[in-house]
Amino acid sequence: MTLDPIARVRRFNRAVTSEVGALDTSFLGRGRPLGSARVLNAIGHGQSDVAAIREYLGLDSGLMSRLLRGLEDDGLIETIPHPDDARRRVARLTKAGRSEFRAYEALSNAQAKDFLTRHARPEELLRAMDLVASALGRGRIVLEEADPRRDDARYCLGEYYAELSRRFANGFDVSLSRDPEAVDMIRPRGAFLVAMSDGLPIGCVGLKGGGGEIAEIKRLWVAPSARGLGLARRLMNAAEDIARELSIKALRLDTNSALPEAQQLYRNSGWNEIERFNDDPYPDTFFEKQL
Amino acid sequence: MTLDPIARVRRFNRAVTSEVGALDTSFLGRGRPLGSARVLNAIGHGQSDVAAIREYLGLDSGLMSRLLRGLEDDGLIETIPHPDDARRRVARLTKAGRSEFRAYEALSNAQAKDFLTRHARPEELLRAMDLVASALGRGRIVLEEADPRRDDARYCLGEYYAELSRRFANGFDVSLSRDPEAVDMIRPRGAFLVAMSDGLPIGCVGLKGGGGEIAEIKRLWVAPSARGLGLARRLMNAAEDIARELSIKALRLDTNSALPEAQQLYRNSGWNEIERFNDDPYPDTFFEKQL
DNA sequence: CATAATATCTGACTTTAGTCAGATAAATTA
DNA sequence: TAATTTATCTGACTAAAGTCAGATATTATG
Repeated sequence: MTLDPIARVRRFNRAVTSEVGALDTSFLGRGRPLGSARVLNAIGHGQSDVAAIREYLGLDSGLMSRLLRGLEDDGLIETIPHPDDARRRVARLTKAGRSEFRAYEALSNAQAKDFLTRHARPEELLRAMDLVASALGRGRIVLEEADPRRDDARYCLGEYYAELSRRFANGFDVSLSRDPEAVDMIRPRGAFLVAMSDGLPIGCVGLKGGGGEIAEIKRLWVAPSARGLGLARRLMNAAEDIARELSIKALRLDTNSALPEAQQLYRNSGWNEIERFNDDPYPDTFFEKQL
Repeated sequence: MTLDPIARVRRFNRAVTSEVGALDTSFLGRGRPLGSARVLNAIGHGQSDVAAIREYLGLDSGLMSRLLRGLEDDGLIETIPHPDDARRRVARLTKAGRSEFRAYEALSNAQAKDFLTRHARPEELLRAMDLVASALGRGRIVLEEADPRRDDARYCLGEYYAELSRRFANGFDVSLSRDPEAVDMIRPRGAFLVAMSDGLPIGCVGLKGGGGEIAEIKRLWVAPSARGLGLARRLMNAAEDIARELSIKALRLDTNSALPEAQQLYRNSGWNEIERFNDDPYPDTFFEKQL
């Protein structure tokens, strides 16, 4: 006898709906209705355009207006016309608003920390939560163009290198490989994309150009928790789109047979195997794609 | 650089709060407000005592009364006085109510199935969800005394045997071990406990008596997803309590050194190692505890 | 048996969330 | 420049959820 998978999903839903109130609706407990707290929170997290907040929270314009007015009356936010378009308004926290926002943040963080420390195997719990969050949030994954030296990007690269050293029989040492110059992965020469899921980086890809008509795909990585969602293909497509924008005519990449799922992806999306085109010690397989 | 664990928990919370609406609040979409739908759902899942539903859903008595009246007016439920206490009321579904409840169930099940089939690795996703659900629902785990031949119990025993065959160097075959008679694990001779978390079995323990003053602890098992929550100890304590109720003076158990965490638990909770007391081929370590 | 406690119900409220039809002002387009 | 579109605001509403003070009937207790 095995347990019904559907019953397991529904048990998860029940567990989550009865506890997440305590986890995330910590909005409550500071004497403010959920609606106002959500708006304050959105502004605190950097959303300033009123229309963007409205879109993000799915609110009616009338309701939004009243919620903003309420927060303004409480002295937590102030709104000013948008500098480029006086129809739009921009909201930002006042001093009092920032301290109130920090109080919400502290509460949320304390609850999150408490939840982790109550568990005997927090690392395993986190991995499971990452997997579930990626599956639930798959529709909200956004690709951001980023400087490869940014924290998010460096995190992805670090995980990528760690994975290569786990999977290559003789390990992997970045310093022996040709680490692309950051400037080659920034426009106008190239680009670097980070996939963000609810604020956390879960994948990346680099487009390394040299100013000519040929560029290279580098550092394609997807977090273990986000595999199986079609993210690698999405990253590759986005990189190709940018390459076309940069008038690049052909792409190349090098890879290793210890990464069969990557090769599978390349072969399934229009890439052809070619001769070795560099003397990097790690790759053993080389691909090209005409744009 | 590693990701902040707290940021990861909070990302999970965001992912869950924005999606679980779609997963569990399928209450909506059938033209009934959430409150009524929750009550209908509770009754459909077997809660009949009005006070119990009120407690479970955390509702005010006035609100509860009105919700019940509303469902009654729609012909979905009927309420009768409790046979033992005419102050209390008992609610149950009418024919129309049952069909409405089934419609909600079908919706929920379809959504759960859809979520699973959209994922490339459903088994891994389910394991992650189990782990998270057990951690979130740890406060709602209840121990139920059950007939060991019941489905839930048989599921736990099957998982227990499977785990033994994975962990013992030479595997495990129930038929070679002395499988306790079910009657020895049912009152008045003994008992069998199943730990239930939001409706799913996640652990068990058997108290095998022979009518005398000595009984044995058998089949202590906790699902991998529920380890680290202190459940094994809780099961053991409950089994000891029942043993005392049955006037048992001492408990014994046999175990194997391939299960070190179990031995650790016994040693930490008042058990002492003793000489072999049976000729079962699998155990190599034996414990006793005076009650 | 009188009194207290308990479970539910009723009526009169409040708060929160949300809808919808204009009003207003600014920006865009023809 | 006139007409249209866009972003926000205001007023007037509704629905849902929840609170609270009794009313009522029943059961438990001294």
